Amino acid sequence: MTEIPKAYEPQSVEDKWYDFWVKQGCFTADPTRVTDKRPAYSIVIPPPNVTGMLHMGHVLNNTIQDILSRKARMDGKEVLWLPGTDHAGIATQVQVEKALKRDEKKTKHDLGREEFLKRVWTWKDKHGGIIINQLKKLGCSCDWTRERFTMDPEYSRCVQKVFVELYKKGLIYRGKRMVNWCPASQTALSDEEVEMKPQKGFMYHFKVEVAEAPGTWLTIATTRPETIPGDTAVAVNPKDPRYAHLIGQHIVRPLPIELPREQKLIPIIGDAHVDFEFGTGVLKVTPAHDKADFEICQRITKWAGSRIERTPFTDELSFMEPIEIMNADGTMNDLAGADLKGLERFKARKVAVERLGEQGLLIEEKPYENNVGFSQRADVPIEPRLSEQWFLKYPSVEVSTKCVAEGQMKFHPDRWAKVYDHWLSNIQDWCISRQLWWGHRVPVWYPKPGAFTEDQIQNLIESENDAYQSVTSIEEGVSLRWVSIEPPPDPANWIQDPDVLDTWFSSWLWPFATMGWTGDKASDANAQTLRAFYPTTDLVTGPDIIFFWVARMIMAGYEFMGDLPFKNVYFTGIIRDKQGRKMSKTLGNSPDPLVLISQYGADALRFGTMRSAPLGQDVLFDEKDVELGRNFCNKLWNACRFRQMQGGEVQGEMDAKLLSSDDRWILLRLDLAIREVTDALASYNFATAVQTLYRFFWSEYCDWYVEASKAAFFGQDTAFKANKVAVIDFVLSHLLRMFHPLLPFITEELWHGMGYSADMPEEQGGKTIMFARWPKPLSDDEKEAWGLDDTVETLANAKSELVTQGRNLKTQFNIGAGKKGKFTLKPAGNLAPGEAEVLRLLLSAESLDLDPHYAPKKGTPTALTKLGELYLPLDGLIDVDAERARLTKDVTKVQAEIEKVEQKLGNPSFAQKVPPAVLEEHRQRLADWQVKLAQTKAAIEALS
RNA sequence: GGGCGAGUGGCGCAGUGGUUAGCGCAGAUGCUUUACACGCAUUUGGUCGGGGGUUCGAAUCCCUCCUUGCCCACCA
Repeated sequence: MTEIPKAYEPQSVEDKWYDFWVKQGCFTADPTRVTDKRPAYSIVIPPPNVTGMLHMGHVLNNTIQDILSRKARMDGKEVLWLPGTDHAGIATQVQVEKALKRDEKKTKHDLGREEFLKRVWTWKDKHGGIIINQLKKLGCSCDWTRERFTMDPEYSRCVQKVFVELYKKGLIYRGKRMVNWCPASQTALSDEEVEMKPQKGFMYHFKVEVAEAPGTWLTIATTRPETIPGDTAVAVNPKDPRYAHLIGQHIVRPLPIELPREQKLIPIIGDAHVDFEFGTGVLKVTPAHDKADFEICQRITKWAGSRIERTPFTDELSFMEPIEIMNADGTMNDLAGADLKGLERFKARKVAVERLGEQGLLIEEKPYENNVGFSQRADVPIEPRLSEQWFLKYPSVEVSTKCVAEGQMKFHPDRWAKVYDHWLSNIQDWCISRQLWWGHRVPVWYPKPGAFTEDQIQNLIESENDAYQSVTSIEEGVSLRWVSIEPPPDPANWIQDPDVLDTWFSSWLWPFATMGWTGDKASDANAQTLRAFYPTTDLVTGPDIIFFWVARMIMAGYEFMGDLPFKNVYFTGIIRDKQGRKMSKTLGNSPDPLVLISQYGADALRFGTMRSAPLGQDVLFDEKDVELGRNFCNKLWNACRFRQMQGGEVQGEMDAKLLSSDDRWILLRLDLAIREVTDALASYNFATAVQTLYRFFWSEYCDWYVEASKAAFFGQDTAFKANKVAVIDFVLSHLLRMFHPLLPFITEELWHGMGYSADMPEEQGGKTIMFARWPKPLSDDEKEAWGLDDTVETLANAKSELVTQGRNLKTQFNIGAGKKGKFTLKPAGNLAPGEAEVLRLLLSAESLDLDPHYAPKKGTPTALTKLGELYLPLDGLIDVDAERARLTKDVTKVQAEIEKVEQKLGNPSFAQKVPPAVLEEHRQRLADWQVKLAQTKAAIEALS
């Protein structure tokens, strides 16, 4: 046992033990150790962005994972917590582009694709380690020997393999669709990457003339007048009596102005989705720039095709062809007309409105708020755009839905299961291609123009090599593709698809692609890690990526592993500041965890975060919580110092004969704490576990038990003292272990400092609390041997009542908290030997006399307790009126309680219907209150 | 428009039918008590969002309304 300093200094402790753990291989998972008796426990980390910095969300998330991992190790499991990072396509590319612009005034095009990618890799090597080191500072017990990156060569192979496989299953296809286009990043986005935000703008009403009926005007409402040049029709509801008769006629599109009138005639069509309540009931249809409009055109085309003889505008189906009037960067192109051409889209809106006004067509312009889709990353409004992209029809949807609905996989809290289910039953195909450079390149090659003759193409398609894939789509103009993780044998004849895959198209493979999966059945069967640790046990993540990541991992798990990827998903809350605002860089309300760690210690940060993180609720984070965590660690430190000051070696056996009532009580409370904490952790109720530990350690152990124990240590009985130390060692060694998953550093330091490590069986190459066994509740035998029965609690309550009331008297009569005050107790029964001294100490009193025949002077302050009447004689200082007032207040309170209970008992149906135990309890309660009332009244009588 | 949460003392939260509704922070008062002032003791704050119902008994179950947060949805 080494002496420990007065205040806990985390800085000198944390790095030391982290290095120790890593050097001893404590975090390293070994699949060969997994047996029935030593089951596997695994978590894969939600990979942070490779260039990211640790923020409070990571702290919450990874502390939880660390608690789960460390607890599992203490339960004797073989634990794999697999770490790694994500290449984060757009985010990383944007960062590097920004740096390039800032430092060299260049764009990525100035460098070219190859050179630019080199720069990204350099950037990654420079910044990629930061967040990993930050996780180490937090104490995360990840198996760093298995760190993975989504762009590792093996991982990239998995991504391509999956693409090829899904392609061959017919689930991946290329097509020209309406996609969410980000004009800033100039790439397509998935639906999940679009965030709807209310935007203040204007609703414009303008009128158009019906060509067949000059003088008849229709009014159209729109928020996007700049897209008028792209209108190919106007739609009305066929049931709308105002307009139905006009279907089949035409209107004159007002823009572009310079086009001749006959080129601007567009049909009036009917579509049931037009809401005649909304706006004017007339909808402009812009199929190239609005998803709903595109769909209307598809419906109309189909309808017209099937009912050709009844369609008045059969020959005008060409009007259903979308007109693209915008460039990829969000500026207007030639088709938008001379006035708008070259203008940025919002500038074009203004100009379009001006032109309408000049023609006398603008009727109204009123402020209007509507939802606009924004690119989540670039934070600019997305543009619905027709473009050719790769799409995925989600695989294994049915089984993925079932596994959560039927409970093979559990969500915590389970309400997220509904959200998951709802999304899954409404999913659209996933746009997986991105027009970026940083990412996994689509493993598809197209023949260069003229590289092959028709016959050659035919031969290749019919050849054994199934990398040659025929293409049936006519519009593409390509009849052959090479789809494989290997480039074609004659690369000179081919061009690889320039697009890369959505980052999530790699992340969704994370649970198995990190464990040596190759997609080859024979070699996967030999992959020890995969066999031992897949499916993983728990996944800990935020509900904000339930669609992006969780749902997709489940589908990939079933599709490629034939099994679910994890058995439990714990959804954390979102970290907010103490005012409930989301943490963000712009608000500047996001504290740097590393600063907090250096100020307060990693354990303090973990404690503060977890204490305020109830199951499934958002976490309102306040730096005060971390301060509290630091105070807590210091308290723990000093509780151990107190034990050390009593001296002696670590005590083993407790002698049941020497246990005091306080010893028995603290052992019972320990037992309760073990059960509560174990249950709380098993059900992912981390805040409950922390609160229970807090209560047990601080209130019960320190504030009560340790204070009471001083009576023994100040006394002379050495055997009794030694036994007291044994109890303390027993409690502290259990306590430290229960705290370890939450507070790894300080518990390890104390485990050694206190000498408890000496009891540890040697394994894993070093003695560490990490592999100490999680405490078990006391057995019935132990409870019997130590006399832990019901009387223990009853006596403790009575003592607590006496001490609290005695302290109260001291405060009220200004005796002060120091070793002052002379009490006299008129005991109600026999007190155990030494009990009076314990009580004196807890009262911080100069003395506590026992006198069964005590006759107090009039007006002596009194506390009436189950253990007897406690008096605080005050020489000449008695204020009879004050004491009377105090006691009278008590009487009022007690009478109110008696009234309540009597009312209940007086209800005839109460006695009939209530369980006997409850009835008995109420009767007892009434009796107790009545005794108290009589005593208090007697005390008042005695005053006069 | 649909779905899911939340409303308990100044603040943050526990408490899902049965004692006098708990805890932490903040506040007040007193204490250099010999583990810890990053501490100790005492103490002030609550008709549990409103209304109705079920029950012997409701913060807790049901209905309804109000407030608030989040997610989903092509209303131009």
